[in-house]
Amino acid sequence: MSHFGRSGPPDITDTYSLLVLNITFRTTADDLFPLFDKYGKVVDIFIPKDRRTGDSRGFAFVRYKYADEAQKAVDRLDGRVVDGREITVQFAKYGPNAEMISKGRIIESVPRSKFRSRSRSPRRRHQDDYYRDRDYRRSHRSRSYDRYERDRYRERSRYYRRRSRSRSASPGYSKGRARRRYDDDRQSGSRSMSASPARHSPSSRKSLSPHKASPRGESPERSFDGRSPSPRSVSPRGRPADSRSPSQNSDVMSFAF
DNA sequence: GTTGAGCGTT
Repeated sequence: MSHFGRSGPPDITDTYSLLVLNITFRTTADDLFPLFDKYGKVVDIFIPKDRRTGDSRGFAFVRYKYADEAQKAVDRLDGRVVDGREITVQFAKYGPNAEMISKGRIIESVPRSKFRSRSRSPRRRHQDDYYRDRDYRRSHRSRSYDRYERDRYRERSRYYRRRSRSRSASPGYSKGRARRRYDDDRQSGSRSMSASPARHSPSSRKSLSPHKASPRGESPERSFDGRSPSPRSVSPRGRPADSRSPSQNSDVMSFAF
């Protein structure tokens, strides 16, 4: 039986959920079943997948029938290397519906009398909305899934073998790129002044004028309006710091208005 | 260019 999670959540009333973290992105429930079933009666295995791509998200939920077996599985499988990755097995802390969970066991199925004053629960947030929100927020791997998604199953051992280099990359600076923001900001500001849009406006302005019925024609206006939060607070002292070149400034102003 | 903190579906 390897149809876990295919028929939705089964009877989770008397099951003990285990959270398996740090599994590979290609590890499926079928791969985890033999491992976990050796230590007890596995009722169900569920691996959350992305709605967009359908790939696993790197963790799984294993439900045991008895607590002692689940505990044993946690003790035995926690830290075990599966598919080259050290997995982390622990008791689930939250239920599928955010129920109270103690040691992986669901105590009650969302009792209405709780400490939370959820008066009528007016939050009718659909799954689609919350899904894309949390998925897109957490999974930053949506940067280039478009093209690599289809080719991710291609042969890659050769590439890795070729890439074997003793030169370790420079960690620390790989992810730190915020320091460039200041420079960019300054550059951008300077460019705004020197390179006034009036120089290149003749063409762009002309192209905007004739197409009045364009549905997206009101984008520039709104975008510009949104960029200036408060025009009055720009110069608290009465003398705007941006007043450097009256001619260029006036040009920009005329463009803005 | 091959990701990696985390808590779940019919």
